[in-house]
Amino acid sequence: MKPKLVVIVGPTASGKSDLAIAVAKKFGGEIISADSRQLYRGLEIGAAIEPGRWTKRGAKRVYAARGVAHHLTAFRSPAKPLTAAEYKKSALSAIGDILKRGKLPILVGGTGLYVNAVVDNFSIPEVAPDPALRQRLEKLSSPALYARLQKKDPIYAAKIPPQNRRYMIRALEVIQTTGRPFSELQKKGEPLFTTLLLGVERPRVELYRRIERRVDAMMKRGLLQEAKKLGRLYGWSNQVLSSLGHRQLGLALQGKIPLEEAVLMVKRDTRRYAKRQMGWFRRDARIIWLKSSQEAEKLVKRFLVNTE
RNA sequence: GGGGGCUUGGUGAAGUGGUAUCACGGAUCUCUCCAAAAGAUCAGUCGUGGGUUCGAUUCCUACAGCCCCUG
Repeated sequence: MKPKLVVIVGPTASGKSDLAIAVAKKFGGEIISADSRQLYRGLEIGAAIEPGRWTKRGAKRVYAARGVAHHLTAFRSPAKPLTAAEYKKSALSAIGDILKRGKLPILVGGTGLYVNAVVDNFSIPEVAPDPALRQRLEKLSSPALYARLQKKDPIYAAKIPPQNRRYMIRALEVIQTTGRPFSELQKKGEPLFTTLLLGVERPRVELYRRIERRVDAMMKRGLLQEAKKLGRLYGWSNQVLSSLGHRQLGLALQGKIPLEEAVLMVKRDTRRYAKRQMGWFRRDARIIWLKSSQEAEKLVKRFLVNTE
């Protein structure tokens, strides 16, 4: 039987972390982040990283928060953004490590692509982003890009709207490097784990209220200072600084918009993000949506006992 | 009492004699290396009634509501 993996997903500010920590404590688990922003150091406030500290376990350094080990959390410099492929590799190795020690791996996060990359074992084309090529393609008009894509990979071209430059450019990048159609390379591997997928759900209005409150709390904790520091260290064009909170406050810090407006934008954009996340997760029929953490514990217990 | 103006999706605005545009908001959706990203779709009987017209949201008219000026 395949190793077991518990996955907890849900929109931002839904309370995933609390649930994950409760489950981890109860079942001897360790958490792996599937959140594209919590990976980075220096975004503690804005990315709502669980406050914790680094400790040593043998030769390794481990981030522990509320008594639970967290992997892929606050470990990477924003100067070196992780690609999705790298994320998958790191996550798999963290999960392997946890399993080896006889603990329960719990994958937690709101970045759907990352969750699926691990759960569905995506074999992501090994083509690193090529900034020079992207820049060149960026100069072409959308119809020109689309025409080129239609010629080289009609199957993928038919799947995406001709306005989506981002997707077209990535596809062309992969095609150019590998010499094969992009659509052919988007393969799923055999799943590596037996997974229990849990979703944290909240009524829309409640979620929005939580988002507002959380943003206000972040401001009180010094989100502005955090953003300022990040801007100084990495420059505003840094990819990681496109994060919710830092991006908008960055505009204010650069004098482009008033601070109050920036804060409203953070709230607005976070709401929009939460909606997108819900859309992403809703289409996955395997996810069991739960109303309470007791329900989660019951489900995990049953999942762990089940040996077939 | 007299004069003038306004009335377009939830909000704020644009616009045209041939069923309407934008921003914000809302709903739905796509997603295999920028993903807290990128992108798609849906929603208005253009205040109400009448008239002119092949055809009116657009012109005329009455009414209603709101606003401004004036006595």
